Amino acid sequence: MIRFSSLMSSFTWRQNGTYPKFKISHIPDFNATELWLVSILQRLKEPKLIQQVHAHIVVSGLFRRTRLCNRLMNSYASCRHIGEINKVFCFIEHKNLVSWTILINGFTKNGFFVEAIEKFGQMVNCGLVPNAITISSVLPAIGKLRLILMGKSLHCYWVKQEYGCNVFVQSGLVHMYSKLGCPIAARYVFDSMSERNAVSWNAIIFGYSNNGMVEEAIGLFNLMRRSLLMDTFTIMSLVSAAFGVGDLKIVTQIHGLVVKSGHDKSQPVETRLMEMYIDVNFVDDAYCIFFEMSVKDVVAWTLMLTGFVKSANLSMAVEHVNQMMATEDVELDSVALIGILSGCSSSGALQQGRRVHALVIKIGIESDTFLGSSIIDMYANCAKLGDARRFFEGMAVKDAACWNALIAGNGMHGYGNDAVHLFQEMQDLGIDPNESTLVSVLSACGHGGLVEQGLYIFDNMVARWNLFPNQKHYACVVDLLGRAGRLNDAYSVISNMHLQPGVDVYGALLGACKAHGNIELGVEVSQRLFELKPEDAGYYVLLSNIYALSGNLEGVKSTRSLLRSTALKKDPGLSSVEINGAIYTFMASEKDHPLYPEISRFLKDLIFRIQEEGYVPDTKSVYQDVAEDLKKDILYHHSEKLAIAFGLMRTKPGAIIRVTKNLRACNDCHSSCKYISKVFGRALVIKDKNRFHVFHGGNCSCGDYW
DNA sequence: CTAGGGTTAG
Repeated sequence: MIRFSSLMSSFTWRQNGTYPKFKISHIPDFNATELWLVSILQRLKEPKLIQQVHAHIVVSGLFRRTRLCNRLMNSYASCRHIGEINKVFCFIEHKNLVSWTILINGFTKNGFFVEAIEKFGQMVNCGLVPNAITISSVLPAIGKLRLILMGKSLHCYWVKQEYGCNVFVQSGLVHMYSKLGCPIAARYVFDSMSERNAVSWNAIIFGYSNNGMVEEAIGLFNLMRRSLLMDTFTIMSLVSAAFGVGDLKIVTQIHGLVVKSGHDKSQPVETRLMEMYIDVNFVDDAYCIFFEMSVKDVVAWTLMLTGFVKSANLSMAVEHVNQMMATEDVELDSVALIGILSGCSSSGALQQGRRVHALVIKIGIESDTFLGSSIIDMYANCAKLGDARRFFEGMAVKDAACWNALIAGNGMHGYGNDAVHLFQEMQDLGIDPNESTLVSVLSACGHGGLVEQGLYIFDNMVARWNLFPNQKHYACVVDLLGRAGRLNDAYSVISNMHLQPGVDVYGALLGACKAHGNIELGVEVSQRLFELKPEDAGYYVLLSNIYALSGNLEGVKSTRSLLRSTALKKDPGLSSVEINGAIYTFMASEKDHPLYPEISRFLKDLIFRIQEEGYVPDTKSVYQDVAEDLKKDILYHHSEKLAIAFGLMRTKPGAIIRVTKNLRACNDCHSSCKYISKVFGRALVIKDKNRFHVFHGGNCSCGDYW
């Protein structure tokens, strides 16, 4: 990244810029040829033909003609040959404002934002005064790179120059401020415009949508459609307004407006609508749109996949991936592959993940660090830490994300020391840890029981790494202290937070209250959680468990009635197991599952066998208010037990059973796994929401502490 | 020579 402050100071604006003088060649033929070539270039689209003309210009010495070269750059720009544009530009002896502008515009159009801004600075230093066109060309780069100071300074410059109103520049400014998170400034510019077109309106609507101001966005949209014709860009801006609000009413209202506008069949709009539904977890609605799309490109496929992954619909995700790979005109790019890997990672689909890894090698893009970090993450989440490590070591270039993935992987397996060691190693190699690195390493300390190490790192975040702790960091350190039984210390960390403590933080403390049977604090903390996230049933369940463990039946009863009286959403517990490359997902007591009768019979036998070894069902962890027998039945049909039973049924003796669960493992499942590993002589690798549990010969790697 | 849109790890 460039240093913006130094770039800023290198700008010296010239009030009366002077243009370099042109040397005009006096050979008459040149003029005729030049005119001829200019007219030819205007019509050329084919890169090969442009290159021929380019060669001709170089050979004939016409490259001294600025106008011709400008035209040549423009032709290259239209077929996106950015390298060639740059080459021509360097060749031009007398670069004028137009040459610079075409170059800068070529950079922004092709995503080279840093280069665009650098060239803009160089141009100004050469004494050229940017005009409206130059400024319009550089504004998008400033917005994309979020250079707020530079954006303001350019705005100032524009006003000082007294160029007056220019719809291009002002729309560009509105859009830039919208991207920079300054909707008020965007509105200020918008209001000062004497002429506005659809682009200006779209920019201000985008400004409100992009900054969470839904009502304003819809209001302006309604104002706009009275006076102007809207286009797909307007619709795109409008749909963005639904993001992050999580309000179904707004979502449906906006979808309605889109359909009414008649733009609902444009592919980008369809894609964005899908994204909107996925955002509020209405994956079925997203699938309806996807299904109806006449042309499904790789973006739509990838987005649909992330929807399945996000909603933990993992067998659908795997099925979707298979279809995606089998569809010929969908070319898997790195983004799609990352989506697939993330699906494999969260479902523990190792065989599928290996296929993707092989595909990455075949396509020849394994040097992509973004992709690489996903591969590391996939292996680590499929309990193949060694493979993760091996891949990591083979990478030529590793960025912070690659290190983070490996550190997090070690943490999940409980290898706190290794995680801290990697953390040190990355710094020795000069790679700066970022916020996520600290989350991974603190969480690793928690799972590895490295309390003092973790506290030391946490205390030095600002001084050593210039990182300010966010909610996640606090949650990690509360978890760390909570696990160690230091509930008071955890509480005082929360009291001294410089942020408003959120659900992650209180959730971590509540978990600790459960582990250490602290009812009093548990009640207080859950009260906060009910206020912060009243619709989440998980906290009611946890509180009820705390009461149950300490034998407080009154408390259990009152929590239960709270649970029933509120309209609550409980994330269903889902466990998946991979067998021969297929993912099987189970939900607790899912009686209409086609395999249920078979598995249920097997489970009955399994429970009998582990009871002989000493297993006692822990009915206290059942929060439903039912008879004891039914409680046992509920326990025996927890999703992880179904998945484990199915794994035992379908794999050869001695094979490791790997199960992935989306929530935390319950006490009863944890203890029964220990017995299963002993009785069946099998290693069980269970990944729950936070970490791996490796069961072997009656013991668990987490030391019964999670 | 000019401005605006969709997917991605931790």
